[in-house]
Amino acid sequence: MLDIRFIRENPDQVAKGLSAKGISVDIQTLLDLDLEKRTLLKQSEELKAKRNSASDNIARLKKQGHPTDVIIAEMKSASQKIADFDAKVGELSEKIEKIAISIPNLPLSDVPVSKGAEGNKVIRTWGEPRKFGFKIKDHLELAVKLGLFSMEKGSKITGAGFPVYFGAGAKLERALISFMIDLHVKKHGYTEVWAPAIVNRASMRGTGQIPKMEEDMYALAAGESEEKGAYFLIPTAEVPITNLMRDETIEEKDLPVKYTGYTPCFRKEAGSYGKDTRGLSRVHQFDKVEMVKFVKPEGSEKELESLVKDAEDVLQALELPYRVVLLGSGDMSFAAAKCFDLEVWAPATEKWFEV
RNA sequence: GGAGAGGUGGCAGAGUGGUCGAAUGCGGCGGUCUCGAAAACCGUUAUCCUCGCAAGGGGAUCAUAGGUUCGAAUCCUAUCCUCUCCGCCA
Repeated sequence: MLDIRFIRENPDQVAKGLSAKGISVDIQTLLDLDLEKRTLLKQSEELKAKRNSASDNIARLKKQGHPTDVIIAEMKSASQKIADFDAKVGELSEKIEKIAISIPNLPLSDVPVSKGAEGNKVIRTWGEPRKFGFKIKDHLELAVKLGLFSMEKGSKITGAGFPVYFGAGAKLERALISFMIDLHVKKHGYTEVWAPAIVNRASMRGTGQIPKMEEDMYALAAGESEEKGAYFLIPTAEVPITNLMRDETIEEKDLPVKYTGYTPCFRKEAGSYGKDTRGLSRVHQFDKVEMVKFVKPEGSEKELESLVKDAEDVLQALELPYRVVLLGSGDMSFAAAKCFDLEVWAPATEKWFEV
């Protein structure tokens, strides 16, 4: 969530960013509520200042054996007024929070402004797409033939979109996870994290999945008699790993903090049926090795670029032709200020495929 | 699931209704001493919000949320978390 102070001081910049992301939020109402809240807060605090000094007085007078009835009666009514003020302030805070949480991160200035994916820009390409002198099988056909994984078995034990890997397929999945983590740890200096795949609501808000993506996540109850929505299956390791630092201050000398970690990822993918759903293209549970860096704001863009390079290293080592795409503002996620996608050439479909 | 103990500043740890944002120690920072360092000594050292150009003022914060009270770290209620023991454990 953006700092309300930042919004207060840079309303035009926020409005501009919002429109670039194609999201509309009533900033003026937000600012009005914020001003109203601060005005009331000031009045409440003035009363509290009076009450605090009166309290000291009462203590002193009592010690000296003087009567305190009058001043206590006065303070009683002052306390009632304070309670009224604070109740109003509380209401306003809730309204403000509700609006503020729906404001996405703002795109950086070098992000192309676009409505959707049409603004995406290919930055660079690596490797040569392989040519085959015969009609090639796609990954699903290959997998079936080689017994690498089964969608049917997954449907049976869970439901559609939950692949089960067997033999070399299972080993490949496990090996890729180890390979990526080891590469990031040994070569790129990340610290390995093994985190829970279930997180609480505060974490989902922390990385901005809530409110916008709540419908796309698997919600769980925290206890037997509890309601669903206290816990969630994570859609990406970004959630647990980034939230490790939520509400904390990191010493500047400790920066950058670099984490990499594997987790399973769970996504309902509601409403996306029929679109690139063949085989493993879009499933409800998949495995991912994530990279997260906590860095100083000043060097943030450079750090992002080096992170992208670290990720590219994986594809290069695997000799997979890929391209780096800078997303346009309209195609970026809620929490992103700038985003690069890595897309691998998929020979069977002859398309670039986001990995 | 049951029983108990506990959650206070960067850390350890006092504080059980009133000048308590909080003793003391450690750590950090500055200084004295020293060629330099250590030791010793002296001083200093929480965060957030808000008003202010600033100096500075005010408010909030002792796990969290409520409550009692003129006044709460301190009393009451609920919740969360940590630790110890017992039980259960596909």
